[in-house]
Amino acid sequence: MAEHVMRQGSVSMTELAETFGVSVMTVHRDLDLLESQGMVRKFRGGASAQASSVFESNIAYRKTAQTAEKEAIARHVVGLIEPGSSVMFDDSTTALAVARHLAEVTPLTVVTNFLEAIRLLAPVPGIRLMALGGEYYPTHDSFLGVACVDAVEAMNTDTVVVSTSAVSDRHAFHQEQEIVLVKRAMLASGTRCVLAVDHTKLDRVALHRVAPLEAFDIIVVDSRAPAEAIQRLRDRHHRVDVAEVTEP
Amino acid sequence: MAEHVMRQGSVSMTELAETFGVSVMTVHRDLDLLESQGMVRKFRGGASAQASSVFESNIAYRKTAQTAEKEAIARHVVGLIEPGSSVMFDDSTTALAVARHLAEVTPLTVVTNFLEAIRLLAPVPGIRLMALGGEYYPTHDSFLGVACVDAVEAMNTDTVVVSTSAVSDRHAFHQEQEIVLVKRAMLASGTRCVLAVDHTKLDRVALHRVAPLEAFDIIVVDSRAPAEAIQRLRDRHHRVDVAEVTEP
DNA sequence: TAAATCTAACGCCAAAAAGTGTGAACTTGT
DNA sequence: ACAAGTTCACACTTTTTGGCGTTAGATTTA
Repeated sequence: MAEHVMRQGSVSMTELAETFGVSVMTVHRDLDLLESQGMVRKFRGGASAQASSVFESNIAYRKTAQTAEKEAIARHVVGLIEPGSSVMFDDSTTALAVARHLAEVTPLTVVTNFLEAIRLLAPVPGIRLMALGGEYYPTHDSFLGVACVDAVEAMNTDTVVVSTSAVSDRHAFHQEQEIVLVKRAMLASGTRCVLAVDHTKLDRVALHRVAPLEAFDIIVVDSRAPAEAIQRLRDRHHRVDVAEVTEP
Repeated sequence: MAEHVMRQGSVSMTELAETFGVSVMTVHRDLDLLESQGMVRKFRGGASAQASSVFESNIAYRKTAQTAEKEAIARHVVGLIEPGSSVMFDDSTTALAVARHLAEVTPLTVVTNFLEAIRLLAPVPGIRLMALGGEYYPTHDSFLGVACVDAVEAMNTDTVVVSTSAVSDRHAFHQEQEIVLVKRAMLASGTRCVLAVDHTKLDRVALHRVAPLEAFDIIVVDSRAPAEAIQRLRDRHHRVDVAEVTEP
């Protein structure tokens, strides 16, 4: 239903009800849900698509996008992690995909500011979990702010895995200030830094520069990335790993 | 079933199965659960009660004990909190009871290292939630250690609510080192400190002293506390609030 | 090795939860 | 003021979850 609203840009309640063969009441309920997730905007009589810039940073959307690619990248990244070492990662959905596989490389020390990952890893035996505190941001379901940056700076981990919303030939980018600060702190506190981004992030920019690509030791992309984009990164002497996407 | 094991001290699988009229398989499953919660110990053929000192500090046990008293105390403590102010609390079940009522005094800034409270408060509108990071301890479901102490020391809140496992005439006590350090840091960073303990904690001691009672501005106990115990605290010039227990 | 005990896998049943529609009451805009 | 739109409360259906027992295979103990 979200997709339908996206395509049309703006739709009326009754139209949606007929399209999906459900009652108007159900449309209301579902739309309320999508609105609370920041995916659409409701107005009297219908709903319209949310400006892409705002919902692209939205958790509900991000979780459903490029899942196959993220899964592939996650499997590859996990292969880079040594059992017994320590890993820090940020509040990206790509990192969450990595977290789901971390039980395979125990024992492990895991550090993150992402609440969903904390929920996921808390009960896992063999994982020593360190949470990065800070102010809770519902839109990201993570802890950010000065407190978080301080907490990151007080640590050092063997591997840092971060993802950013855009990557050009020279820099990684993100649209939000608070997140940028945390990612930067993470990069500074990792012995080895991994940038994990799916192909939709390549050759794009966003408001803030997070760091030059030199700050990363390995860049992991999925196999749907254009060969020439990969080549361009390699020409700049970056190590680029390509994770094979299996699912459709 | 836990109670049965406690009473008997040690019971065989088949005996438990017959007593409760269930299959041996079910006994196994339930006992595995109790064991993972630290309530009992399993051995081949049966199970035995866990030493009381270890399970009294266990979350699963603590959550079921003195719920009516904790509820009463929580209601009282919430009454002490001003909307718009900031509150910090620790990983005690008493504090959790307080957390359940915090939605009533929004807007509010809440700081805690207790994961269950974080889960509970994260979706609540009107509450600005700050998490204290640190190493995750499954037995307490909270974040402790140096990182947590550092995080606490970097903050200051209007009200600090802590609970301890034992309170004598002069001091508050707790049996675990890591928790003691965090509680002490919290006491140092609160403008006003509240000690919230149910009557079973009074006139008892535990391994470590957390702080002298002078460190607390208000001591809240439930109405089942012996009058003479309350009087003794008041004789020492402590402010003692008594929360009326309503339920049986 | 044999008996006893434990674990894993599957299927069944009941309880809980989620989703849906209806009609009434309430809001909003013209 | 009226009509369209929205929300609420309730009942109903479907789906999901949780608990339990049976069987079969693995593990342990004597």
